[in-house]
Amino acid sequence: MVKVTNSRLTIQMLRRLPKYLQYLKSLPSEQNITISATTIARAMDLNDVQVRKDLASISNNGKPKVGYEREVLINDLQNALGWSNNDDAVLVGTGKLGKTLMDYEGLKNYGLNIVAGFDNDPTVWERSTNRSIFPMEKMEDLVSRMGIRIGIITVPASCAQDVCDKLVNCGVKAIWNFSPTHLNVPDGVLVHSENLASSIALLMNHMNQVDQQ
Amino acid sequence: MVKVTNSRLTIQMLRRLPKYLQYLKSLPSEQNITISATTIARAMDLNDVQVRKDLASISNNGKPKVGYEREVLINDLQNALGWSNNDDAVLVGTGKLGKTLMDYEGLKNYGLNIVAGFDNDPTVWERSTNRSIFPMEKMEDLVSRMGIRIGIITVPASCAQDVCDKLVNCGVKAIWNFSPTHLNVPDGVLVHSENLASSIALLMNHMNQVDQQ
DNA sequence: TAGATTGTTAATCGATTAACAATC
DNA sequence: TAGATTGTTAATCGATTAACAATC
Repeated sequence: MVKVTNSRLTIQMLRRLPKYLQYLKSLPSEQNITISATTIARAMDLNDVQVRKDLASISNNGKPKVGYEREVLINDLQNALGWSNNDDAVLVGTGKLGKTLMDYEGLKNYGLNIVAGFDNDPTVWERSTNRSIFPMEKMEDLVSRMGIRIGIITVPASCAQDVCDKLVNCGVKAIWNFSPTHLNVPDGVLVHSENLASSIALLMNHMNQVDQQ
Repeated sequence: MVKVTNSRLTIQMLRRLPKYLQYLKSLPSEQNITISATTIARAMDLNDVQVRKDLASISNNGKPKVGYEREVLINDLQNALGWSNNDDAVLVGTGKLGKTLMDYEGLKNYGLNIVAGFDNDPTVWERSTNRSIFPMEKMEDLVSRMGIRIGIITVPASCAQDVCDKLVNCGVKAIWNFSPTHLNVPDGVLVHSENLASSIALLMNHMNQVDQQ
């Protein structure tokens, strides 16, 4: 097995690779034994050189005149993205959004496995989902004991930093933050924040431009 | 009222501005009558020149040696982002995620007002939320009549493009897409897609790097 | 062979950061 | 006045795109 070094994947590339994968998987498998970078690029409104460069960084599969074997490319993408092996995560804050995420089976396709949820509210400990929701006090113990390294934060902004600190103290190395606040972490820990407000800003700005015409 | 031209706000800026706003609002109002770009930058792990440049593009409020008046800056940000006036939107696909978004009162703070939801499943037309959920067939009529210009798509990938086409046909100019698929739209229409897979790719890539040390 | 396609080097474009003059 | 701060011009950095040689 040839290991493709992926140390130089940029953030921009990492955002695009899953989209290629998504697209390739969506194609009917009978046709499309092979596919060219230009075809992919056109389907996704991207530049074809960019697609070729992205793919070259994670696969040796491209053949001039032929293109890429679809099946092989799907495999190479999944390997590069680390979706072949699973990572365990905990989710903190099982409000509506938190529960939606916990119940979303799709995360498994990305190698992300939520093993437990935590919440302060005793009423949610019982009802719930397939997975278990525990009182907040049990979080640090469980995270430490299981060696969990990914934390998903879906608590209100006011307690997000506190939860974040606790997770980091227990060895978590990557935080997926859905609360609308900036989180401070030590070097070596990654925070990736989803931000509805930023998204809405893009939409509203476009509406303003439409209005000015 | 001095109109600050915001035609040259880049996408990057538009993503940062709401974070400044969020941060400024979170400060206790008694202290912090004024605040410097350096303080903001440090709190958010950004470069201070970048913050100063961003703020200069939406406010005339900065004074050397003094900084910015917090209240005025909040106002300028809200104006630039278009969150002072409301825009109506419809949401299509009232599954778990769709309903979570519809119930989220916070969207109003961003000037986004979801006036109706649509779904194929008759069982959701009754139960529901504060807002009304209608059968899919009513979508095009309502969107056209009300002149809705923002559509939120939370349907499965398989029908996202179809829903998108219908919305665009009825005059929608901006699409907020939560389905995991690329959407094709004509010129002049904006698609902003949230993509869980891309986010997870960033997390997983970080875990790989942690492992290699 | 000619055409289609990959992969890479060079050029361009845009965004971030550094340097610095202006000023309360 | 001196120090802190803004705003802007110039320099740097990184990402995208163009040009082109290699090749099945």
